[in-house]
Amino acid sequence: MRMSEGVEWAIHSCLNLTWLEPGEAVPAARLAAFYELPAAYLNKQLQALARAGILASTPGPRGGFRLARRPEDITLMDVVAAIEGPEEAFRCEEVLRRGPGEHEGVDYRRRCLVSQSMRRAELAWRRELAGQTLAGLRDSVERRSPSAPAETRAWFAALRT
Amino acid sequence: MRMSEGVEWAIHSCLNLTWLEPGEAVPAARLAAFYELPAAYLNKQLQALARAGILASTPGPRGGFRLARRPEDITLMDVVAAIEGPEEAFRCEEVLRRGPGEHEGVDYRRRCLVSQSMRRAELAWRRELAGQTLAGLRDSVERRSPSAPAETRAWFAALRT
DNA sequence: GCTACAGTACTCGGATAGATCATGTCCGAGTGGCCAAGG
DNA sequence: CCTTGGCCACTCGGACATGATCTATCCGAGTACTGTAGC
Repeated sequence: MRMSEGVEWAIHSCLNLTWLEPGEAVPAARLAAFYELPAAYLNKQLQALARAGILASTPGPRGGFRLARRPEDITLMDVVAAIEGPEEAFRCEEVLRRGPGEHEGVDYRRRCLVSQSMRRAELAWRRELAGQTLAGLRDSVERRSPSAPAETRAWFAALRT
Repeated sequence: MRMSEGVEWAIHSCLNLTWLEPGEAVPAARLAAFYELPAAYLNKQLQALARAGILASTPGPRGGFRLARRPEDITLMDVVAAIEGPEEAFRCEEVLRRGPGEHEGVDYRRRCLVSQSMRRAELAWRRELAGQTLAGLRDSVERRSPSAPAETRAWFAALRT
């Protein structure tokens, strides 16, 4: 069970976008350069975020990606779900159905106690992620490094490097 | 992020093993037949459980697998870790290290707030899994289906089917 | 000087290869049981 | 009848194919800017 590398990139990139002027768009290539990431592949992840309604994209010169809604309304769960997909990590394949006994019309995804336990654990994980917003994360970073917003904004404003 | 199919098989198989006579071993093929699973592949998963010290294995006739310790001392976390490996789902690759700024001797796996948030969520998941023992699960099943232990034991005792 | 227009550079978006891991299968090493032969 | 030795069947364990998914890359469609020509 390995989470995609793109999740880390996506969260950090979204965080950087929170520090830009409202309405300002940044090309994927520039976001990638910030962390020296492969541009085309990061672009792919950003597309997924755009499809999920987290980012908004504009093509052409002066185009790029920007947050589609307020950082207060974007949770880590949203970002993870956009990259990894909405399905759960533990997939109950209902092995009980193939075991001995009667199985007519029984939904083992709900009835099976093993499935319930696994689901409960995963729910705790999701709840924790859903409790963290991009705004909260941004504020925490700013408390630790008050210069981060200005520095990041300056870096993206600069033409090179 | 998809969990291995083997996790579901492993938990159900361990559960079945809790209902056997103490010290009685069951071949992988027989455990697989219970849920109509591919025997050789289930065998592979059971080997992982044996390496993790959850099951004990004996080769030769009358051999097979049995629980290596009491069901009270086996958690779902143990089983999942045995199959999926001990590493975390979210791997912090420390992208911050490649970003602008100073990075000498900084452990971003601990310092990065993104990494911390993801880690906290995953910890909630692990804690939930670690709170569920095989014994607890077994008792829940027995409360719902009091005949389960006897039926399961009888099925494994029967020579065919 | 102002406007219209064509060319150009830039960006996303999806389609296309390669690498890595999960899935599934197979055969060999070792062990215990069984059977027969001998005492 | 009891013991002993060899044979055989059974089981795990790891090595070997196969397929799906993650990773990485490339090129085309569309857009906004820019520079120029005409009025």
